[in-house]
Amino acid sequence: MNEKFLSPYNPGDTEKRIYEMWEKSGFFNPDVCVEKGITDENAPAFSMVLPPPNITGRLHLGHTLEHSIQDMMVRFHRMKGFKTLWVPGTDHAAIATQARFEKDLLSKEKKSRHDFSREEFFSMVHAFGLENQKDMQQQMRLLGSSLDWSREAFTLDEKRSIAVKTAFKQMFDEGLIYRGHRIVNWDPKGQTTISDDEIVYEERKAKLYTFKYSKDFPIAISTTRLETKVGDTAVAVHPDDTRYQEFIGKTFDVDFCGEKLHIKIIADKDVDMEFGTGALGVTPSHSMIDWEMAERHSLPKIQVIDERAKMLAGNDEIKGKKTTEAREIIARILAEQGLLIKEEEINQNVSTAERSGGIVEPLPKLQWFINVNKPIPSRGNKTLKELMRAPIEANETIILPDNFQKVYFNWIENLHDWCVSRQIIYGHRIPVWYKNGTDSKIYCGIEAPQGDDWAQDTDTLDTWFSSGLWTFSTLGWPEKTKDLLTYHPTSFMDPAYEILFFWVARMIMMSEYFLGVPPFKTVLLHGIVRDKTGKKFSKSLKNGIEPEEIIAQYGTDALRMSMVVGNTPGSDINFDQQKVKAYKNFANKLWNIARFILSSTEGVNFDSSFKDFTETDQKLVDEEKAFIAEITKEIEGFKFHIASEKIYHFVWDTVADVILEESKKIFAEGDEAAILSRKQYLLFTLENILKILHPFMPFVTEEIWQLTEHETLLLVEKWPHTEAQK
RNA sequence: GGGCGAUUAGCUCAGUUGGUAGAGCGCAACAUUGACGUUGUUGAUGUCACAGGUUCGAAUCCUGUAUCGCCCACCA
Repeated sequence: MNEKFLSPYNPGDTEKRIYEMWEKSGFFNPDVCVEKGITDENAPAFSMVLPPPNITGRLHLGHTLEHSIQDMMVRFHRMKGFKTLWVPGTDHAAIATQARFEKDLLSKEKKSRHDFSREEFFSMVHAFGLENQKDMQQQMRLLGSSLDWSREAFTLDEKRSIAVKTAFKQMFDEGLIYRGHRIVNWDPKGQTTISDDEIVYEERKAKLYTFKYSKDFPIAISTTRLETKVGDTAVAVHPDDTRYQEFIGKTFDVDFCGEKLHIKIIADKDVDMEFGTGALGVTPSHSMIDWEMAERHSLPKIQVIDERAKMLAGNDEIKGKKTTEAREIIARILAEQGLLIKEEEINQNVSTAERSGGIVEPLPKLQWFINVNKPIPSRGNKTLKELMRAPIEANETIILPDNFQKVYFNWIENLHDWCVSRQIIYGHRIPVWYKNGTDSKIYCGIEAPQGDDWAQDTDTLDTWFSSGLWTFSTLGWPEKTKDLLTYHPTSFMDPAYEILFFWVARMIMMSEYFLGVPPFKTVLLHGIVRDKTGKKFSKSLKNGIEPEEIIAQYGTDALRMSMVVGNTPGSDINFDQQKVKAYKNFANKLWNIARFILSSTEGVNFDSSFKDFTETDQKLVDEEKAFIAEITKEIEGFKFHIASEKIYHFVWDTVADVILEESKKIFAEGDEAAILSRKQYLLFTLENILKILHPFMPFVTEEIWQLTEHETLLLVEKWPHTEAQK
């Protein structure tokens, strides 16, 4: 027996060495497995692509959960004989990375993006991101993830860039991508549009003003945003509101803070009769709802606020002021003129930009959109919305836990056209060129058009555009590569439920549209890793824990087990070091089980064809096979939290506490045949528990495997047979 | 306002088709120099939120109530 067993298991000494051994073997790459005869060439494929982490920073505990589950699946299927591929990668994360970089730039060098040329700024952000990327690649190795590094991808590398441009062009040519002057969420702080999904609402106190535009105006209205009222073109009331019937359809001219407004009284059922005076001042250019009303009633749309949230209209005092300042000026003017009727405090949900924290200003702008409601001839006249529903409805893609299917459909119901252009620098630039810098002639293509007078669109694409292509752009699309044919649709995807809409939905949209198949067969959503008391990890709370700290203290195997056991899919998990510690003890328990079995069977070799078991031992063999069949089924049914817990109890409560204890007695008192039978049984059991634990605790199991003088790697051993008799 | 969940031991949570309540941690007592003290044995603690219903039988299925949480939309 190896002397190593005389001291407790030390993950720190082991894990790095083991990972290097695996990586060197090349077996993370399914092609090598086939080449070396480990995997049958015609074996079914099992494929996954890693949800690419953002290169904004480093991996956190949430990522370790993701990796634990995914690597478990990959190792399980590799051992089951599948042609198994797990593609690694990272996400450039456009706005998130740029915002993070700009924040540092401002605090460290007191500079902004405007101090650099576009090219300079891009390469600075890129360099920052690539540093993080390098860190994360090492972190993934630390987690033991058996990723095929030879296929590593990045959402902004050259191959993915071609995929993005190809995708954009195809959607453009089919009229699914259009440019439109529409109201969008403008972030005045970040100076870019953002999607609906990038908005976070914050509850704040606000003043609700009730006032009249002028003395002669018949209806009082209420608003929190007085400054926008210089852009009003209508007052809307509910069609059934008896108070205002006589005014509907009439137009009034008023002088309001230096602007001559023509206010039409319209009836619209979106107006809430109960709120304020029951009448709503319609500001088409600066409110989503008002814009829609203006469309319905063909109202003029006047922009009165600019991209820096400053006033474009109003009297001399108002024009050029910030919106918040203008609001107070107008309140004062109204009070002076006796037009201000009421001022009250209310709670209001303010839209803020997730990344910059700026207050979102709805503005009409020329942007690029993806039409989700347009029938697509090449797809049987289905719309993108319908394509997103299709694979779920047809059970070609299973979302687990299944209550998230309802959430998914509910989201699609409310989906609007997707604004994909961003006014930031870090990202995929929109592959559209304008002749002579005007819109009169435009060109969309993979390469720039011939001639000098073409200027490329300065906007970049929403980061989710490139990540939407991820399952197939990583496999070589738009080329029809062997990988694409072999591994797509992918088998399994394991993202956090937080990105069901952002990402999962977009991947389904893109894959269904471009390939006519779903991106994956099963998507298992996991929850958020929170701190011990259930709070979200955040910088402001300073409750963050580095995965490295935990790994240094307890080992990767222990961390992985703690992430999997008892963690029900879709529900959040509170991270408690006590639990990690318990699995560190478990790794050591396993270590000592191996030590006992090896020391008490010295001189006996494991014989897989051994038949002369005693009746007792044969029963144990049968029970063990039944147990393995059971947990295999649990894993195949995505019940990892149950499978891992059962294995834990089998190893500790059954093998260690019962079987080993009984064995001591047999070795002391039994006859020769019984002793030999028991020794064979113990070796049989050791092999089995190492194998079934390997997907969950890869390092300690591989280390023991190596110390038992195997020539092979446990990594590519076959999962124990459960049907066929050994 | 729309949607989705949760409520089980002191704490954190499991409980797959309905069949006498489970784990980890914690707690108590005892044991032990030979696989492991990162141990073993034994033990205590639950009206499974509440109220009805279905059933021979409900933590589990149905209805309602309460409390908590999350997502989406959003009050001008």
